Amino acid sequence: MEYNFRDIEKKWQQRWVAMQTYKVTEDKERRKFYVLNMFPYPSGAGLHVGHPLGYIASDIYARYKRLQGFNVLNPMGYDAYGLPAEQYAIQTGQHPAITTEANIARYREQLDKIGFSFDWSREVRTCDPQYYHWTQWAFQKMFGSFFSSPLPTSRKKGEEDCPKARPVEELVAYFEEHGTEGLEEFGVAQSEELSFTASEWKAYDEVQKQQVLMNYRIAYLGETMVNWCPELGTVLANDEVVDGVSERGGFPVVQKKMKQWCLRVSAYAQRLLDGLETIDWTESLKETQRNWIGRSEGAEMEFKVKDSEKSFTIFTTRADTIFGVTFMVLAPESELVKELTTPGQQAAVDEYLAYVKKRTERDRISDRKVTGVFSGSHAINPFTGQEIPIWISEYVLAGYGTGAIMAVPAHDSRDYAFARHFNLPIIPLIEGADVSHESFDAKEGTVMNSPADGTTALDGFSLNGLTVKEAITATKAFVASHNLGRVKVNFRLRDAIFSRQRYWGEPFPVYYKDGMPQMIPEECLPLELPDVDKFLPTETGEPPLGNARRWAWDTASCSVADCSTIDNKTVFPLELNTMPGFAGSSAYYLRYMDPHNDQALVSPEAGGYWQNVDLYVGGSEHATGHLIYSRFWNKFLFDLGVSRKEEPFQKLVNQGMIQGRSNFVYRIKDTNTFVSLGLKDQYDVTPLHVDVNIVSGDVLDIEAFKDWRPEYATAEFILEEGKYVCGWAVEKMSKSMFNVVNPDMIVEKFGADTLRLYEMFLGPVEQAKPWDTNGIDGSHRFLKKFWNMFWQKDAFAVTDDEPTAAEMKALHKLIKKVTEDIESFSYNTAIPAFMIATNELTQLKCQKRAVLEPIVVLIAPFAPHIAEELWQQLGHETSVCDAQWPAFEEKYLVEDTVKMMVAFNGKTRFSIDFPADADNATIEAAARSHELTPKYLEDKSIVKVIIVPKRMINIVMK
RNA sequence: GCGCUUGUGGUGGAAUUGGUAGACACGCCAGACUUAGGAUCUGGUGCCGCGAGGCGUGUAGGUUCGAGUCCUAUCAGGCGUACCA
Repeated sequence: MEYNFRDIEKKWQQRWVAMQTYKVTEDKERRKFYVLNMFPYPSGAGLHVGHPLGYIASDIYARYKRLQGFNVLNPMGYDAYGLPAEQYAIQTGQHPAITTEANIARYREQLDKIGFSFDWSREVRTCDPQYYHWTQWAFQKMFGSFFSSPLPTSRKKGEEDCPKARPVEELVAYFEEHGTEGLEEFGVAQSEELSFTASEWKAYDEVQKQQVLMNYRIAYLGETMVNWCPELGTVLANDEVVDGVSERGGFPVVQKKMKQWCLRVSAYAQRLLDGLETIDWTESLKETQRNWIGRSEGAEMEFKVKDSEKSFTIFTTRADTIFGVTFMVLAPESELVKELTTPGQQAAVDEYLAYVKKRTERDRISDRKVTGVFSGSHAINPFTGQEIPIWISEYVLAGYGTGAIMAVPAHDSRDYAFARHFNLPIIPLIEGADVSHESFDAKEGTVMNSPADGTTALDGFSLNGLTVKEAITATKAFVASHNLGRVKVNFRLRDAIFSRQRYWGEPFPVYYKDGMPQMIPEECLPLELPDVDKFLPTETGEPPLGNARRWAWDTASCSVADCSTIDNKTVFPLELNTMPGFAGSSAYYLRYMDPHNDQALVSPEAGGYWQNVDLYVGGSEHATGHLIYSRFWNKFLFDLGVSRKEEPFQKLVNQGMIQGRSNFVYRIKDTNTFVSLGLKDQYDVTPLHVDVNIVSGDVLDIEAFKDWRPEYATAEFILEEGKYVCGWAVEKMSKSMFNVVNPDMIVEKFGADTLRLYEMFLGPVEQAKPWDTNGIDGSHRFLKKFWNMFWQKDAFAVTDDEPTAAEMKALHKLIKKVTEDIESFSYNTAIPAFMIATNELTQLKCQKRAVLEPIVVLIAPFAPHIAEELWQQLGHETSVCDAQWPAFEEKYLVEDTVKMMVAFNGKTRFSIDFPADADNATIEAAARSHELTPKYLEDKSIVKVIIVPKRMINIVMK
């Protein structure tokens, strides 16, 4: 019987739909397992063979867990909001909803052909109002929350001291009683430090109160420096900017101050850091997140300004180098610049600020020049009273620490470069450190010059003779005891900017009254995205939503009203920005648990059952974007009691990217003649990409090539051995490289099971690897052999005979290997195990049910279609998905011999086999019997015999 | 610059974690069956050498009876990040 994969796969894919094989429900009797893939953005290009890699890997795991008796949730959906659909809409006028819908249909069709065990009844789309209802809802909750340890005014009995999100009402209650007095000891997250009394608070009007509260809300409207991309007409988050240009499109990005919605992610910095210790992610990914969060311990110190009442604060991790400070530096954007610039320097400073302003992010990265200007003012070193000039330079960032630093050129390379350029003094503070050519940045050595000879410091303070570590501690203690500053932890992690000046995204459920944002009542959610005529910003520069005709909030009727009546009714303008891409993808895993619930994001029952994601599979490119936002979002929902686990993704596997393998032809310059790879060096040639689909085994199909492009119809070729051999290179898989391989084609030619097997066989899941269709025959051949094991001519030939020991050994070797390999995600070595077992059993002519039936179950996660068909042929009426994973039994694998290494005179000489259950005497006899091997006769003085495994026996021979 | 990571045949990649390196597959070679083959089957295939044999896991050392695996130094590639004080 021939292996007719086309019929088999079609039959079972239809049957799975008809029988709802993969639909799951909460089942308290069974243990849950939640497998999740990062959901795709449905781009217009469709899937290429790289996309399904992670889906196949997780599908195998999901099917395996199910066969082990777990109730497995394995959902799929679409991250449907995004820039490409909108850019396409701007160019063509085609509504993004329509293109998105079409792209999703295409994706679904492609996915269905590969035979995944997704429960499609739980599909979510981020652009669906039923879905973004809960994105908007979460945003409103963030608006209504602040972050702190419990405040005494609302602390519940027995409440733990943990910092978390709390209702803003609790903060208001505190203000009513204390104002801001004593607030700092509760670790309240805030944009800036405010100070007012309880009575001042009570005297504020509503707008003023709202302005104050904005300083504490987790979702807040803030005036911040943003990454503005003029080409895209929108702001971008830090992770959306790569090398100073936009991730999408590669357009320049500049810094601009704008009023934007922000999420106070920074409040969660410590918890995001701590949480990493509890989850099973790769160390490198955790490290990437740790760097992104960027915790650094240091001190804030106050510096007075000479001849002035003014003072300012700096942040440093090297308080111990205070005696080496020779200048101060302010960030150009810092408020202090205005205050500290002297009239004499005003012109120079203005000129410098103008220069900085016109520099783009990209300029700053590409030419890292040393630039700066003297402010005219001097600061006073609080330890020595010495005067220090205050400079302004772009190498100090406004957004980190206090936007001002103390510069220690001897021990900081950036300060060093600055000091050299502007000829400022450099004072070495470490014994033996040579600072004539570069700074000494390491935190080691013995401190000197602190203070320098002849200088006295406040209270006779001295660090001389201490190690750097001791000096850091001593300085911090001194700073604290003399009230010169305070110990401070800073994070690099910034708040996320949450507004986008785009159309195709979640609308904010917000309207404006007296210039202050108000939340649309919860019962009126979702606030649906309106239709617009144009997708570009309006003429007046408002975001595209300004083009919507009916887009204002009518508080009387709780509905979106027509703008034209805005003056006659109590109608308020709505927020015109939309939410960024990560809004919809931050909590989608929770929604899969209960996707049709219109009362809650997720019901307590469903949330309580599924808890969190046990296995998350996706690309590592989301390390500092989605995977941070999502963890933040989940922690917030955890604080609300909506999410059950503080960490959303327990184990995470990064699938490696599948790269393209491009082929090249070589055209002789200024001709239409192409020369084969081996001969190209004899000519002056231009390499040109050629479609990999008309190349097989690097040999060009010349007729197909002539048909490929009209200009090649008359091409001539210089062949080697009658063939045209192409060159190749590993590149990104993309249309422009003509190296895209479409999974549909592979499925059509070889079948879904072959594709699944081959993708896993290609190499470790985590590793990046190039796609090469050539090897696929091997996987396909294996499936044919596997199929043939069950047949004799055209008859199904499985018997009920008793298996032999050798057959059982082959089976149990396979069970062991496959189970271990799935557990450790080593699918690429599990598949050879199937090949070996198949060869062994074919040679043994084994067609026994007791052996073959368990093997069908073993292969079911990898090649579900063929497994279903054989399972049915074996006489089962239920799906192979409901079978039981075979148990491995050690007794079938016991080896009868063990290898022994014999070593003497300091060298391993030879190895022999001996019975596995042999005692030492038998082993010694075996060794002695080899003593007379003529080859070794000259080495009479045997020193020892080493046995593997794990036994060493010394035998003296002569 | 910093952090992470990987170096094994012509290619993708194995190696029970210190025990006869190169499993499995592609490719290549030979043979069989074919009118034909980008079909199927069988055998071979790390390198050098006719051979005995020698050499081989980026490079150089070290530990060990024994090293792809452990240690030290060094080189090369990939990914991430970027003036974070």
